[in-house]
Amino acid sequence: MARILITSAIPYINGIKHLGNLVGSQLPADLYARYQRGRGNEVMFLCATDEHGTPAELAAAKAGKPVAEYCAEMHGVQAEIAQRFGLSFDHFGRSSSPQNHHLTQHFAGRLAEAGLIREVSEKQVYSNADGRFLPDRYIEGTCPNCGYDKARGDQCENCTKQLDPTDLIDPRSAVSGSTDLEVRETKHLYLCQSAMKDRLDAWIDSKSDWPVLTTSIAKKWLHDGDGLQDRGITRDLDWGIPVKKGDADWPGMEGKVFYVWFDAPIEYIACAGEWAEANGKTDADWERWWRTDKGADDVRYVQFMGKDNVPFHTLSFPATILGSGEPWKMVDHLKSFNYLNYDGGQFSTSQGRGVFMDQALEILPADYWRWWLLSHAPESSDSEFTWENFQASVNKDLADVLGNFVSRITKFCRSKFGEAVPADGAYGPEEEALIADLTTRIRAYETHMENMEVRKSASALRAIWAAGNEYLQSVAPWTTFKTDPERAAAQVRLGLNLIRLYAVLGAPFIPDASAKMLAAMNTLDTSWPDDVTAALSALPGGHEFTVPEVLFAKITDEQREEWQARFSGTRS
RNA sequence: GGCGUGAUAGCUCAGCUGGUUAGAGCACAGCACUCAUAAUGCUGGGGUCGGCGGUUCAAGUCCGCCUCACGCUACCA
Repeated sequence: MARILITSAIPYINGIKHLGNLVGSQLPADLYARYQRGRGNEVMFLCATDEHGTPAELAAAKAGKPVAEYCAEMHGVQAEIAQRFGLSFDHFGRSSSPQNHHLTQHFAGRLAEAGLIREVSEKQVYSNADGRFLPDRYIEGTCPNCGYDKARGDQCENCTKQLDPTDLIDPRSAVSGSTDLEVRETKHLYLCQSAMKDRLDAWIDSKSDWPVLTTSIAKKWLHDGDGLQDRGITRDLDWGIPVKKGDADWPGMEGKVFYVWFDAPIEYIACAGEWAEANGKTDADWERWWRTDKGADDVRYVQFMGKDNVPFHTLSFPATILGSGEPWKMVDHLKSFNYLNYDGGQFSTSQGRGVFMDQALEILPADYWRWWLLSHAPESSDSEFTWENFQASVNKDLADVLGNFVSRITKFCRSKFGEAVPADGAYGPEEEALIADLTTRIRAYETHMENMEVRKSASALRAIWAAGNEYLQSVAPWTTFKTDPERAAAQVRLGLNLIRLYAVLGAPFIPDASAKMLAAMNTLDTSWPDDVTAALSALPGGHEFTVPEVLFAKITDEQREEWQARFSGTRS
């Protein structure tokens, strides 16, 4: 039995994520986790909320709540929606956890001992009215290049020119609008990534099976211009992990916190500690997933994320781990995704454009979304969500091909043989041919799933469903029944067993429908079909079942038009 | 500006190290079936593979230039 550690990029705490966020990280990670569990492997699937940073502080202030309270609430909201989407995390943690505080400070201490952290004095804009330092992006003013009056301190959105906050004419705080700004000297810690460039380069080179998207982004950061640059890992904020060297204070760093991009990936590890605490486990129980000296040497670790997260996972986080000199488990495979677009534009959290996770569940069950998103996952390039495509795909694949298959075979059996698996007759050449065909298809499905080729997996699964319809169409039990009821009985028995098989194979994609199928077939047998012949005899003659409700109702044109209109604007 | 990714049938996409008449699903047309959510199955039409040039016996696949789209560009996270 293999042991597989899976992490999804951790979503930022603010607000509810849209379908574009979901499809690039949590959903494919869940698909893989469910599949590996289904194969009988030991899986640890971790995700968390990323809670620190300026946006969380500002959102909490806007909501009139202490930031810790705001984050706790939002974590609860995200956890509840994730659960309803069927995201099967072993633990959904928080980057603000005590475990992450401890571990982040520990890593910083190790890196300092290794001489990989240096202090840098720099000038930053401080807003007296807001009582805080402002990140470049939170300073607005007039662009010296084009005169646009809402240029941000890092870049002018109008003319795209790169800016420095001090370039802005009439700068003001984007938080309060105050112009009472001053430049202050402040000291920060930098992680010496440049010193580790060769080690990182060699490490990336050893990953020949990673997606081009992943390695090309990493290589670009390593070699572009002057090569990999050192990166600031502290900020002048209140909300975050206090800067410490392990348990010891860090002289000169009082009142500062670690930058979210330093502590967020460490939460992948800390999350396992949270899992242990929440489940009454010991340190050894989580360390066997993360410490190669404590049992994790046989673990395969896979990360899932959108392309915007790749640099941090291929460079900054590995630099942290390598630099610590400790035997932490490093990622074996990094699966990255492009973006999903929405009706000709981008999904946008800040503009409220597109469909958000809570809204999606208001209009349709999770399986509809899971199926469409996964079968259209933006693997090789950006892909596009349109309501027409969504309606057509879901109706055809889920309602017509799969749902109707379940319906036709169970109803036919009920009317001719009653609600129990018919016992008469034996499987003949047609059934042998189907089993051979299914065996080939199932092995292909497994290969695609192992390789995390999401679209190909979906396509293979669909073909397996279609094979059931092809079989029924060709043996036509409704005709056979008139002349040879025993033969028809065997055909129906096979059809009913196919439902159980489809439930097992399809569970990673559509867990709720799979559960309904198993319940209707009155079985708890979810064993993987390593032997298809055996799998198609799992439900023996005489085994009682029930005809399930319609598994997937079709999306009507009226519904589609209504949703299209409802989600055409921005979220209020 | 720099770097990266992509452009293949009406739509969404496969096409690994170049090799017979370029594939799938959807949509469309015809036929079959009638157990089923008017579902299913079979057959078929449809593409000068973004443009131009080059390498080669042979290019969707390699090289160069161009056009278009998207992304990243290190203090948003």
